Amino acid sequence: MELSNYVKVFKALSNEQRLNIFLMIYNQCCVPEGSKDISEFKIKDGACIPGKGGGVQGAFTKICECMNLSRSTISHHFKELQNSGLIVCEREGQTYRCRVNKQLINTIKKFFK
Amino acid sequence: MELSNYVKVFKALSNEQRLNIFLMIYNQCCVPEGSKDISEFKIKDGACIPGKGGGVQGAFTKICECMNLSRSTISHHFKELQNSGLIVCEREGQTYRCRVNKQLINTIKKFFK
DNA sequence: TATAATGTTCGAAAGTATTCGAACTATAGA
DNA sequence: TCTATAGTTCGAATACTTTCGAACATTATA
Repeated sequence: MELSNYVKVFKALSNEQRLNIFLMIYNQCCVPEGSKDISEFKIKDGACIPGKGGGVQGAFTKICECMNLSRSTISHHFKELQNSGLIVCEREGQTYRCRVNKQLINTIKKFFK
Repeated sequence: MELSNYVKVFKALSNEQRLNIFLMIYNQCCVPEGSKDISEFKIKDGACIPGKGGGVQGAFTKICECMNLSRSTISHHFKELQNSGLIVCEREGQTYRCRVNKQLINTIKKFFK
């Protein structure tokens, strides 16, 4: 992977709100309101893509409920995360189903070898 | 580690020039001029802190020679990397000796567990 | 088909980052 | 002590980010 792609990933994670969003998807659930502690966002091993049709149902909606940001802002952050390749979203009726791109996560882990 | 600290680290790595600087220190050497390929920056296992007095001698100077940026800009990027905790620098006469904070790198690796 | 819910796109405001050159400080050596 | 080398700090220019609300598009359901 090219250096500029690593930059994209780190940029995507370099905003606290966006990092929250990423972790919520990684955790497949929303975090209790007002929670700031990192442990609340702890990444669970293998939990992010439980087979076909997995991922987070209605991720956007869930995240809107958890975060004190406008829908347009959350939409923007979603786009950044997708653009970096960290998450992949597919339409499912009215909402989206989002998954974490595990392959990219592995590449990032190797970067810190 | 708190979420905001992860944000700091990712922010430090979210600029291509700064990521170059970080990787040069990680590699303990400067990269051939004009090189863009990520493999040139490849992180070597355990190479970053070879015991007491290790690290990169005259890192700032070496990096100035490799990069097409003003000294003040490089100084600024150095500060950002130090501020994030990713590198640690100590004066050594006229120059600095820089080391990568391996403990923090390990924490970041765990983040992507 | 109307209505509600889900999300996108646009333009603008405010804030943050990147970069420079100039002027500065600190150290080493002639 | 003078000079060169190493690095910092400052102010300014420019570009990019974050965020909002308003207007829009799409889908589901009454």
